[in-house]
Amino acid sequence: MSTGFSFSSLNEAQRDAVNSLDGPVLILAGAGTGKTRTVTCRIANMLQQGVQPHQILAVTFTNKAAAEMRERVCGMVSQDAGEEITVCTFHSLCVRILREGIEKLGYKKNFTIYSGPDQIGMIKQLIVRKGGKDLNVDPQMVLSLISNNKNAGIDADDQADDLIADIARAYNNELRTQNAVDFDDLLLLAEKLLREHADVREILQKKYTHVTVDEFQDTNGLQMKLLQQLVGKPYNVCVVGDDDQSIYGWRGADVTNILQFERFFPNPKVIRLEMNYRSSAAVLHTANSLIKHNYGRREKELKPSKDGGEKLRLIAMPGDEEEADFIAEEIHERNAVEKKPWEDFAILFRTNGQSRNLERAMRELKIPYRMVGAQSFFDKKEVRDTIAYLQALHNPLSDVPLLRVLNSPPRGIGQGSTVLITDCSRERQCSVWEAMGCEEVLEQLSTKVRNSVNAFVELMQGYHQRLIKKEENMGAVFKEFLEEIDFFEWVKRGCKTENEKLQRVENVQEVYANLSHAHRQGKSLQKFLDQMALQQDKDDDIEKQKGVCMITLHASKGLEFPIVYLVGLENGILPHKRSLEEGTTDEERRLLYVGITRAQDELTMTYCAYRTKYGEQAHCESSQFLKEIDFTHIEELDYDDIMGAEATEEETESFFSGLKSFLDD
DNA sequence: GTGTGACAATTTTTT
DNA sequence: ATTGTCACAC
Repeated sequence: MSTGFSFSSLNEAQRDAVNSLDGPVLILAGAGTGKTRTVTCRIANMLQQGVQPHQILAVTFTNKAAAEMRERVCGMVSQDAGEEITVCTFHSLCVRILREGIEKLGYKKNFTIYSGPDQIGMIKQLIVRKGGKDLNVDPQMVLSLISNNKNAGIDADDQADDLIADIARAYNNELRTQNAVDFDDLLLLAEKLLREHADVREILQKKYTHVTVDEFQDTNGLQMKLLQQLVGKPYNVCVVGDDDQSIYGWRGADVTNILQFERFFPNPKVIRLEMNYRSSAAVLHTANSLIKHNYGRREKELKPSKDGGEKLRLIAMPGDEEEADFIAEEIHERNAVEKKPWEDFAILFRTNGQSRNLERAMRELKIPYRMVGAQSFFDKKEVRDTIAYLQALHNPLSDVPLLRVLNSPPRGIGQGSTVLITDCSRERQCSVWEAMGCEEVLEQLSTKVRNSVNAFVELMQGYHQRLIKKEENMGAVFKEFLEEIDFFEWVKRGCKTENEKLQRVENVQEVYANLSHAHRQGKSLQKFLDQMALQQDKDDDIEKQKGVCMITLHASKGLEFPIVYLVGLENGILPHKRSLEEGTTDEERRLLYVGITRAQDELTMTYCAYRTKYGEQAHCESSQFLKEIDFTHIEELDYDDIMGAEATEEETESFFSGLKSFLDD
């Protein structure tokens, strides 16, 4: 095979994957088996074999993964070719498809994308409208139900005739009349568009001759359907994933996509990447011994590329405080004595609640640490308000952003007037914005409120025109707008400290700085808002931060650390109590498997006899998974024994130093 | 429209 | 223990 590339550093299975470009391919890539490298080499090989870069599509789950893959590909092929390859998430691919062809489905091209908080807000309203306020319905639960149904392909009209289904229907109608779509709709409508419109489908199938899907174990039913529409004969589709690392079943990921891939694309070539370049033999042996207790998996075994390794430790702790203190002290000492950098250590836990104690222990010893889960930039109220203003300015027909900004800052359109206007809009089957421009609606308002509404409409219209025209810099125009409505004063109100004020203003400034930047790149407001909606990026990348990494098992997937502590291996925590009730312990087992395989050299697992839970001390028993693991490479220890041994050591030391000083005298 | 206090809920999280 | 939500009062 003369590829012209040097793929000599690849192992046999990897090379097989790189060279298998025709027909369906399933790459089962175990943890730490060089998956990304294989996929990027495979794409480089496509180019080498004469596939044009614009014919290549690589789909990932997160923006971060997409950016990373593009970077890796660009580093391997010419920059220009790399830029031309489509590397994006499922959702951004769908936005692209829909911005072209959504009119065929009866939507207007400038549809608005509603994100999580927007959806919750809408559902809250609907619950009140449908059932009164004393109704005990959790909006989040309704939303998950709606989402699950959409992803499972269940039409809201076909659902049972209960209240929830009624709310679901109303929710969809509401989106529809507002010319808005939610994240699930992006997939749903794109799939529908391709399925029902052969012309669109053929264009895309011809355009993308080679399709790759990463993290395939995380795909749901709808994404699978979309993929089937997207890929035409001869089905040059390559999916990459690991069923053993499928840990997102609770949010709709369907592991059967990978388990029964041949059902969707016949006779795929199945390639197993099993040579692990990350972990010691001891770690891999332990991980393998655990995961084989899952049924119905694609059999595979991680093979070590290096021999031996340190024994793993399993330590029984008296309580969660001792657990945290012990780990903090040990990390502190190893950093001081062995000069191990903080970044070598990671502490993995099942629930975010477990981090509190750990954080306390780290702070006490002044150990620098990094954590995910901090409030994301996009969750901050002032940022959401700012973006809502932009959405409303771009497309005032979308009710959710419009209502969000209607009276913030307060401009004399109170709750009563808002309810009146929204009721009118519903009666007349029009948007809130249209209702506000309607004489019959305005008549019902007091003169004072009417003036406020008129002023608001005029204000929005004026800036809408200026932003759409593209003559001026959008960032500058928007800044002017914010100043005109005294937005900054309003944002600063309610802050306790000067620092907080400054922070909030900076957050808002960042939005229009980004907007200016987008403008200079020639991007439309539409494009900017799409990006904002789809890039709910955390502004802090865990891998770029310094310090000991403290992270949930879920968030740890894809990362690796020389020294790992896996805490709280107790029934009720791992496996989680809820998973025991719901019978999803398989996924919890995979979660533990993911945790173990994060470790490169050393792994310490701990469990407690007692743990403070919701302010109460609760007795704990060790995780049932520990009974499944092979202990050949595990050393079992007890907190008291370790501390006892250390204490004796100290005593011995002080005895000798005492003796020494005695003799010195 | 904003501040206060009682009250419940409490796995994992991306787009 | 902590966090957020909701009703009510100002």
